[in-house]
Amino acid sequence: MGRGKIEIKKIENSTNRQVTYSKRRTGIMKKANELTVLCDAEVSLVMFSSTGKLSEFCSPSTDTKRIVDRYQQVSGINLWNAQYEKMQNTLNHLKEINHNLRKEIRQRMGESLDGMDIKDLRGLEQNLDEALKLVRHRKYHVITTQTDTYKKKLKNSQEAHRNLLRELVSSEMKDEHPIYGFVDDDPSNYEGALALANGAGSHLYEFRVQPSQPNLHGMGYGSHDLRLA
Amino acid sequence: MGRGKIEIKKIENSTNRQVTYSKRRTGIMKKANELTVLCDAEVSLVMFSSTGKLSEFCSPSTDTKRIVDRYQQVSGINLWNAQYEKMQNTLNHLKEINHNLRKEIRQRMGESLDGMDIKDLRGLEQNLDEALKLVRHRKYHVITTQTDTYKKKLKNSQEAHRNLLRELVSSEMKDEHPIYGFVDDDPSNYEGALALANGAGSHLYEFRVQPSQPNLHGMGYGSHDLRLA
DNA sequence: ACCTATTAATAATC
DNA sequence: TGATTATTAATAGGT
Repeated sequence: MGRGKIEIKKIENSTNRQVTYSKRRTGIMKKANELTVLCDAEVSLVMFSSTGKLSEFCSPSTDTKRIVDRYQQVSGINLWNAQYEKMQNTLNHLKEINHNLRKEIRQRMGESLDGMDIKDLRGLEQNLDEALKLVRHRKYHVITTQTDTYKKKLKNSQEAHRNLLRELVSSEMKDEHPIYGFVDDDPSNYEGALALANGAGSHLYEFRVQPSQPNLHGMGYGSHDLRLA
Repeated sequence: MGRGKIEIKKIENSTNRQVTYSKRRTGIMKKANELTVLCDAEVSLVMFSSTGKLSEFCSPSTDTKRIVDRYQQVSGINLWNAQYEKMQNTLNHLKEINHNLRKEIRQRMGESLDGMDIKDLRGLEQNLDEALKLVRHRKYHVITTQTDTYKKKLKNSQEAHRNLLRELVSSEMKDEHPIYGFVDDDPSNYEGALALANGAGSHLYEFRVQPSQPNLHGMGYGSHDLRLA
């Protein structure tokens, strides 16, 4: 139907091909729509041009998703199987890895050792031993760092306190007022402060340091919950 | 195109509708095929008649599944959202758990300790300490068990050997043949065997035990591969 | 994009 | 369904 008959084979001229695609695409979509209306049918028409452009027609009474769902139901062909199975495999793989990781952790906690031979046990023992050393080093490092920080803070505080006392004394002498009115009823406070200021009490902080942050990584040791997922 | 023009609206006569559906269905499928061939396009055409009958056309170069996959990719419309998202969530959840498990293992190996405060470090240290004790106990248990087994085997062997010697001697005496012809040229073999039989060599086995099984759980300590998945 | 000669599709009928 | 055919619809090639 045109100014001449054409053979049904690929149009080699790219421009012509595009033009024909455009014309025939409208034609077939019109046909699809007419089929829908005239015959009360449900039609899904999906086209990709040779350049990859997507065109789509779908009966107004439905949508592509429902057509595809129905297609699978009626034809028995499951279009998602491949994707689904792929994901399922990934999922199972991850689960298995999880299981192995959990087992390793349990072994690193001294549990589930039944299946291990002497070679494994020796390796694990050595590994734990080294880890323990590393953790102890780290702990001491953190403790000393924090202790140093507290010492510095204390020194600053001590310095500030001395300055205050000095100013107070000089102010007392200038105004010829007695010092006692400014001293706390309980003398122990003052003495304690002096002791701290002299550095004698600094060691008290070493084992009193409190972490100010909650457990950010969500893992507690000794009561670890292995039931996740 | 026909013996008269028709209005594009639902054909009420059921038979006529069916006939028209049949004719136009072939027509549109031919068009789809021509589009495929002439324009090098990919076409998927799915039709359901008003009676629910499925008809399908698909470019020979591909199949409906691939068209649908591509349709989803290009259009961004997920035709299987529910399933997909659910799995994706599970997958991400598992990945996160995996990540945490790996982190815990690294910490249990003395690595990645930077984010841990003193409380955490103390807990970990204590935990590792206890684990180490458990592993050592287990190791000693396995070693002693295996050693006992070897001792018993040795005892049995020794017993058997003695019996053989006894029988040999009595047989020698009966036949009045000299014993020397049956003794190995190298006397060290026999002496070694006697030494072992007396229990003097049993401790040699303690640290020579070889595991007979490969690493079944697939985990080596000290060179653990954390790149899994 | 539009035009139109020509082919292709198909409605009515058997 | 299948074949026939008058008629309309689609479109190839040109502008």
